Amino acid sequence: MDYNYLAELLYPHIKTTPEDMEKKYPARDLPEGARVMRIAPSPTGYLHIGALYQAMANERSAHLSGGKFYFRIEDTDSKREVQGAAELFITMFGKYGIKFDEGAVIDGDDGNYGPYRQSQRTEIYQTFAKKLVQDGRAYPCFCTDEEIEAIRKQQEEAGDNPGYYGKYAKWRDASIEDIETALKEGKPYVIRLKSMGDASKRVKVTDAIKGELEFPQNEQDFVILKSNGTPPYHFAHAVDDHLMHTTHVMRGEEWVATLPWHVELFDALGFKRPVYCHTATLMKLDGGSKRKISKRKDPEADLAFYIKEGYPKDGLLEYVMTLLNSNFEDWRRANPTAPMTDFQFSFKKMSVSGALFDIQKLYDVCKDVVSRMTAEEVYENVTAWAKDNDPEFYELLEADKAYAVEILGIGRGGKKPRKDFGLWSEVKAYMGFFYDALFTGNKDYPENLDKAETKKILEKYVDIFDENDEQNVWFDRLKALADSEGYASDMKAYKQDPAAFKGSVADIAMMLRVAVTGKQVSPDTYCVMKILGKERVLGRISTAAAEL
RNA sequence: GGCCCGUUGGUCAAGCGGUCAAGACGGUGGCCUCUCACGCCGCAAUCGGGAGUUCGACCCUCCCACGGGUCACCA
Repeated sequence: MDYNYLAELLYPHIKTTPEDMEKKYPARDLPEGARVMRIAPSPTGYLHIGALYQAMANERSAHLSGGKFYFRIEDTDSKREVQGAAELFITMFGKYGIKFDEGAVIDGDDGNYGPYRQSQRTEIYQTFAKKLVQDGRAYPCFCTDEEIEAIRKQQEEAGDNPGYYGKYAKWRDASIEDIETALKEGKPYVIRLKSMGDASKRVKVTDAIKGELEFPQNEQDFVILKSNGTPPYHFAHAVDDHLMHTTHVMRGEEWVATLPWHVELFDALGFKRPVYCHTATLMKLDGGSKRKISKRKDPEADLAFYIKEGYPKDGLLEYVMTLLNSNFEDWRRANPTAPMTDFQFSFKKMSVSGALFDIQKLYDVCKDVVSRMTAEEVYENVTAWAKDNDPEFYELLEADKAYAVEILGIGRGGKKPRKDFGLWSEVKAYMGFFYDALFTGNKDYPENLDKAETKKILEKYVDIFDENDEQNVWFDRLKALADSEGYASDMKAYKQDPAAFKGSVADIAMMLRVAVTGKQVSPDTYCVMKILGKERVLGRISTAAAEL
């Protein structure tokens, strides 16, 4: 068989050669050991939480090694493509601060190894496919779906492995005449790899995460170019990652099954294989059992969910990092203020089995992250969130920034900062009472407080309040009030003999807190009063007393 | 079903032949505190099962069970 003749017959329009491509995409000028990594999602919908997991691992690994991190879009399947998904990915990654050195951008490409959208690389793929045909390592297959189905049935009956291979590969050894005839009849065809593998022999691959992997060699004549001239994942992966000089290919573990395909493909193409890094799948608990986080059923699969719900972006980032490398938590405790980029991310610490995405733990991480922020930072974040999700609150925040920042500054900055909220969506409930427009007037008194007593204490307090008090003076006044009303001003004395008092100064403080904030849980009452100002404090206490 | 991969408390996990089997989240008891929150001190809770190898096994080997992945002109 004259393979050159066949190649020309199939691809007369392809004038470029693999050599041209090598010249066009030369090796990168990077230091020894620098990794070139990437994330290459398929634009089939929204951005999955797993994509962030992958992106962070790739970005950290590449940059820690002094290498490059790029973004490619795997849009070879036009049937599944969702309009605007690629752009959504780009903006979403941007929101999470994932920075690419090169790759697809909103209006095109940025980098020397493009195009970065596979749909624009058809000629490149065909160049290599043509070469494979010339080498006798690929051939056209004109089988219809029905024929493929018939082969499968036959294999089932014979108890053979399913697939298109060996003696079942109808067109593998077809004559040039048969091929020309089929071509003339205009039959659609795909290009298949002519596998030289032997399933009774083994291939070994060392995975950077999973370790030693071993399988039977590939024997499938899998498709490398679909009938529309476009490649399926496998072929695009080989060509792109080679030409873009990817050193480490990280992808989900659903790809390990086809690793033998890739091994044979890289060999046939004469490419050096990248280091493979197969990651575990993120799971969630459903009822009693673990399962993959699914796009259909789980809103938390979508990264946009976290933004909408008000999760701080750094909270998600830090939580995902602990999922990636569980020792990140310990590192963070030891380095509370260091940027995340100082952390020495490593493949070795990556889990081999699927981790459960624990939203409760995420929340805890978020509270920590928020507690480390300055009031100003919290303000900016809350305001940005409210702008899109809570216009009423947004207006109040915008109207008086200094006021909001002062409120958010209560209990912040010390060694033991308050951790009142983890989500931006919780801030309104936390500080809403500072705004008259949001202060409902509902009072959540603890059940142990007597109403008449509370009313009496509140009324008395109105007379002794002085907005110029220092904190200790302010509290001394409460103690004096406690003493005169039969409440213990000294907590130790109270604990020793509670029956000797109507209550303690703690109860009095609580009465004031609830009268002023409506809630049992609030920042320091003195600070609250200070910010609220005399008029509103007395107003609120008077009405509270009147209500009782 | 074939082929792969995995299995340490409810969850995330450290450990890699000799440990009272880290730590974190969650749960729970207490302390501190003007209330919460924070913080601190405790408690409960784990090596899937069975054979080996070994003086000794969570760590090594084999078998089983369970979980997951994959078997497309989708990625």
